[in-house]
Amino acid sequence: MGRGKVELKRIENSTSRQVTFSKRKNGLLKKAFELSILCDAEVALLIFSPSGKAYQFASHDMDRSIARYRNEVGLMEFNNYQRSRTIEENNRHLGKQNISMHLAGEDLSTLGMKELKQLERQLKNGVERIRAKKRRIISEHISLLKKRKVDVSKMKQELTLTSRGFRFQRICLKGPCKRTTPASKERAVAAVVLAVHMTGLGYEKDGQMGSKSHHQTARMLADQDGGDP
Amino acid sequence: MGRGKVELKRIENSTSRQVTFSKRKNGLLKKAFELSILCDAEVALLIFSPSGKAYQFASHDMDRSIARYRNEVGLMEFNNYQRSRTIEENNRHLGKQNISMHLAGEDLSTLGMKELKQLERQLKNGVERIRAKKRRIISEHISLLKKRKVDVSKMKQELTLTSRGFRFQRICLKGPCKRTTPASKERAVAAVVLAVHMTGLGYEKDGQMGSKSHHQTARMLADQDGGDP
DNA sequence: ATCCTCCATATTTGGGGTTA
DNA sequence: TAACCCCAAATATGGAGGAT
Repeated sequence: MGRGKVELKRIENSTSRQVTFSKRKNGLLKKAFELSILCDAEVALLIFSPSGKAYQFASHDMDRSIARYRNEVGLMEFNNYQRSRTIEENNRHLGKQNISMHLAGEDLSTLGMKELKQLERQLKNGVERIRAKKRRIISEHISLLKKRKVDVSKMKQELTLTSRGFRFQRICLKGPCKRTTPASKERAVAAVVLAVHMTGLGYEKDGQMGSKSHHQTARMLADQDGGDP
Repeated sequence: MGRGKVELKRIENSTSRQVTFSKRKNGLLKKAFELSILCDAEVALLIFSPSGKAYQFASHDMDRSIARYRNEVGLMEFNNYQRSRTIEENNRHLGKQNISMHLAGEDLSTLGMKELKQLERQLKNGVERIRAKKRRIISEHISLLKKRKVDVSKMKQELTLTSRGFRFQRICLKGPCKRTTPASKERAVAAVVLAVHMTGLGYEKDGQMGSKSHHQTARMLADQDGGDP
């Protein structure tokens, strides 16, 4: 994509790596979303930037998808090993949101009931996340104040002892708180996934039916399965 | 992509939906892989086909990513009585992709109270608009059904008269009719079928032509404001 | 029914330059 | 520094026809 061809290899230049991460992250999230809508599939995606920030998408519910994963994968994990790989992460921190506008008065006109339902659910989820976040902020704030109060009490006591006879006024708390080849696309895909497989970065689930046509060995190996019934 | 532009909407044709699923699934897996390599990010992806098959990709280790997710994202749900949820970029439909994209994956950790409040307000507005839209759809749907019911009643009446050997009298549909012409017979059959439909004795096909069933309407009504569990 | 190939067009996204 | 905008090269992927 873009001017130059990309080598499937960690981008060295820190800046462009960051930029690419941002772009591709959005692209991936979008694609995941589209897949879930277009094909009525359940999709869950977790992304952690090298700087440690987390991003996620779940067409239905992350926990549900995870549970489903554990359930289905657990069953066929008898003869499959999964392994981990450790890559490293670095600094950086991603940004702000374009919070404003646009959620105000848009399209909706072309949406069907189902989409509306889903959209509503998503928005509700968002609201819930935000509320949770607010609660957390508040509770942190409160404990901070408590801590301060304790400190102040000590200080007060100290002062009293040190200079008894004096009367102290109540102290008021306030103030601030703290790449691939263009040969054949299909083959490319297979190759990539195969690579993934070979390096153990992922593992295949070996679709429940071992009754896959055997004339596509490579594809079978590569693809996490051939498609769906 | 491809020949025609794509509507972000569930693909009706079962076959092409399956094909698209397969293609896009591969594409998504590939992109996820590329992101993890190029940008040195940790990516975990779960896909469940509508038929129930599971596919996955994990740059490091699925369990590790899940744990990390629970740790980072789950924090905000400590004192939360509700289940964890995720936002996705359905909001995209609302017009601007940007906000939605961010809302989708970005964790809220960098936001302050003020931003959170604003965001929450916007999301609530969105939810309200969606509900309004749903109400409108439902009411339109209901009036459509009522209208249909009237038509069917008329046809039934017509049928009754016909079957009793009464002279066929034009009752309502279109212009006057003579005797039992092939056309009227056809119409009669159609009426029966429709009647069966209306009484819920039959089941509907996949028709995408606004022909919803009672069941659907009922479900819509039920969902109207229930949103999701 | 599933999957592949081919092909034309829709999208994505490097790279640069600019601006908030 | 991060977020956009623009643009063209690089990809992704509908659609159609064919084989399995």
